[in-house]
Parts: sequence; C-alpha cells; structure tokens
Amino acid sequence: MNISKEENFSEWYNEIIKEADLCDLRYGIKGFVVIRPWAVKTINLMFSFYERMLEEYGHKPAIFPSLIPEHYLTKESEHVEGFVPECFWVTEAGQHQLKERYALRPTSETAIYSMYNLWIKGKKDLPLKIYQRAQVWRYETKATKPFIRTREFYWLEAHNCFASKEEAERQVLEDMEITQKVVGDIFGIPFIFFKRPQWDKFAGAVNTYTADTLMPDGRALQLPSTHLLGQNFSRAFDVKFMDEDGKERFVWQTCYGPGISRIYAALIAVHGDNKGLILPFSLAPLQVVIVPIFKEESKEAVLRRCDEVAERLKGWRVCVDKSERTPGYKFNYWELKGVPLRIEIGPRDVAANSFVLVRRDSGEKSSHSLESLEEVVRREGEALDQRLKKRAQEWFASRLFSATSLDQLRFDGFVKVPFCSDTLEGKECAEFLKEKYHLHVRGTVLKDKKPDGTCIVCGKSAGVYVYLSRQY
RNA sequence: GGGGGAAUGGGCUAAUCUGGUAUGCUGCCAGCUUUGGGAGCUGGUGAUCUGAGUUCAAAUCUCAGUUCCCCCA
Repeated sequence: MNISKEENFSEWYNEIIKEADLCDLRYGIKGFVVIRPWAVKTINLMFSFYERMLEEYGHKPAIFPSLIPEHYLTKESEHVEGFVPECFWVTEAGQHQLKERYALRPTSETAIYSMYNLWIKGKKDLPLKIYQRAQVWRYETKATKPFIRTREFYWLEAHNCFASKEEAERQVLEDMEITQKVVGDIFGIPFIFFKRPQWDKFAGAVNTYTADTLMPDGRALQLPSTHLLGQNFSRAFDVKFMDEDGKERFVWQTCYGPGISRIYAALIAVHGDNKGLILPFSLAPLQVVIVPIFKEESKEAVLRRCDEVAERLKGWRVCVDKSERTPGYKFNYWELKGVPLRIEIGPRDVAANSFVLVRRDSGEKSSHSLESLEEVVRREGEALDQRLKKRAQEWFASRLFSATSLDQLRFDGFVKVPFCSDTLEGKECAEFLKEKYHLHVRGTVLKDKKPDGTCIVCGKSAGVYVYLSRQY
C-alpha cells in the first residue's frame, strides 16, 4: 500500500481490495463480484453476530425463495414503482417461455408477506418476527463499487408483524438498539440514525430510518435501515388477524435490512490504515499470527515453541506462519491482511521463556513471559477492539458540523442545518442543495429539538434540523 | 442516465502515434543458499478482451460489443 487513505480514499479503497485479496472483479458481469476467502470469513462472522442478536430480540430464522412472481411484486403500488425498474427477470426455463415472469428478489417483502397472509389468523400468531439471510439483486444504474454498491449483495432482512401501531413503532426503536449493539459496539463503526425525509423513503414505507456512517472522504454511506411499514403492505397482501372484539384487522408491520456486504465496506474503510486492513479482534479470520524467527541451529527449538504457543491459544483463531519467507515479508503481509495481534518468537524468546507481542492498530511491541500468554492475548485483543472503536468515534465526531447559512456549508462530513420541513414541502429546498452543492438531506434526528432560526435555503421559519452530506 | 479514459502472461508494464521477431519487473514451479522489518543466484512457466473489417501482414488502423476506472447527473 503506498496510497494515502486520507488523501485519496477512492484509490486507497480499490488498492486494498486488490492487495488484500478481498474480491476479484474479473468475473465479467457488471456489478457482480467474486468475494474471496479472507473477506468471506469476516462477513460470515458478521452474519453470526447479527443473527445471534436478532434471535436474542425474539426473531426466528426462515428461508424464502429467491424468485418472486410478478403478481406478488406488483401488489403494493409504491413498492412497484421503487423496485420494478431495477429487477432482474427470469422469463425462460429450459425450453419453455414462462407464462408469468419471475423477479430475482430485489428485497423480500412481497415474497414473505404473501405467506404471512396464510400464517396469520389471530392474535395468538402475533407478534411474528422472522428474519432471513439472503442475497438480493438490483439492477443498479449508479456506478458499482465492490461491497459498497454491487448488483448482487448479501444482507439480513427482518420482517415483523404486530397487532398495534405502538408495538410496530417500538420495534423500530428496537432495531436501532440492535444496530447500536452490533454495528456500533461489536464492529466499532460509528453512525447516526436519521429519519429520512418523506421524499426519500423506502418504497412502500410510512417512515424510513437509516444508520449512516461516514467514509474517510467525508461522504455518507447508508448502513442498516429500518422501516415503519404501517398497514400499506398488510392491506395489499390482506394480512389480517382477528382482534379481541371479533373484528378482523390488518397487521402493523416493520422491516429491517442490514446489508452485511456494505457494513463490511465500512469496516474496511473506517478502521484500515496505510499499511492495509485493521480488523477488530472479534471479526478477524485470524486473530493471532505467530511468526517464527530462527537461525539454522535454532530452527527446531523455535518451531517447537511456536507450536506449543499455538496449542495453548487454540480457543482463538490462530496459526503459525511456517512459510519459507523472511520475517520482514511476513510482518508486512499480515499487516496488510489486518491480523490484530502478532506474536514473534525467536531464539532469544525461547531462551528467556518469553514472547514478543505486536498490536496491529498501534504497532506497539511488548515482551511478555510465557506464563501470561492467554491473559495477554485476551487483554490485548479486547483493548484493540476498544481502541479501534474509540479512534473511529473520535474521527466521526470531528466530522460533525453545523451551519446556519449557505456560506458555512461543508462537504467533508455531516452538517446540521435549520430547514423548513422534512415533509414534501421541503423537497424543493433539498433539490436545490443537491443541484448546487451535491449535498443530500440525510434526515432528522429523533432527539433534536425544533430550531429557532430560518430555513438555510428558503428563509422560511425552520421546522426541523436536518443533516446534510455528500453520499455514496 | 451523460461524458472521458483504459484493456498485453496471475499482477504491474514496454512496444501502439509511424502495422512486420511482444520488453522488463513481480508472481508461480524446481534447485542451492537464506530468516529479529518486504533476501540472493540459476533454470523454468506464462499474455496481446471478444467479434467483424482494412492489409501480403494487425497488440498496433477502423467499426461493434463486453468489462473496469474516473468525473458529472
């Protein structure tokens, strides 16, 4: 790596994807990439952390088909408008022309709710909270970029039904909590949850809330989003339950979609440095790499000691790099790969019953006695995750700005501004900011109070604070 | 969606303007030597994106397609 992440993020990103063997772009279909083992291992760990958390919050897993008949997809009118233009369609099978074409799911609401219609009869069937791990396909017209925007991507989607609006609203808050625990606390990626303005909602939703993070160039990247669907879909799919008073009512719904491949992009971008990846201890395919250093006469003893150390650490993901490379090469290689902890063992360490530990985040080297091995690995692993998280948060905080007039706008983070309205009335002002400054209205933050001033664009009395940024 | 650039062994690249033997580095394989921050020597392996056209002759010129990158919407 000899490109600076701070000065040229785009090139740095392309470079690290290639150098660290995260994916291969040579498959030959636009927007479809091959994800390689080192990335898949971390992505799988991210999936499991997420799935465990969803289950703790009462979700159950299911697997729905990836093909959606056109007549399901077109039941909810706004949803049709939003998604049909970007569907891949299956129109033939074997020798046959299909009577009805099938969409490769761009998202699964319509697949899942067509079954909810059959599964939900009464109050005892509610709440219903189901998630699935899935890949989805969208014919994106914007420029594709590995992990950030591809035409096939990997995510989790949770689809919940409730008897009342209040329960559904509570679920939205719970989704935010889940996001904080997983993306914020475990992955160490800072973000802000925005309520999207009315002109920028998920197709078919009453309200959309998204966790947006910042990439090193100050542009926003949308991470998980949760949507209050109200009864839009339950009406379209006739998902009803019999209430206590004997009347049939439509269920209230929410859906939540963390795009894991995209969160992986954020993980790379937020934590990495100019030597390569820096993976959190909890997500690294390899948590500890042991590098032996020896002269011919000490080779046997050093390798034996490395094996003993690896054996004691076998509860973690660990390996001894016995390849025929010089130590310097191995150091650089594993730093590029982002392995959080490195243990070096040479003749001096064998003699002194010690080992050298090097932290990937700081480069700090320290020597420890062998007895403390497990304790040191546990402590430094945790400390590294905490440090990464703190470093990311501090950088993120330094990119939060505010402005009350157009000449104070910035383009390298989130700018909080007084704004006329996040309903359709404000759309014109938002268009102006987009056209003139390429700044997008991310939305409002729930805890913000009503501003005193006037809208930064039109000068009318401001109804809300909104946050602006450039975006991916 | 609009504009621009690019495509040569696995990766990076020279030759392309001015048509004629495809260069170097790296990787990979074998062997010898080597190991506290990207080791060395020797030998070997491997390429002109796809399709059409012009030509005695195409990596090179023309047209079309595909993919990648950058900028703009």
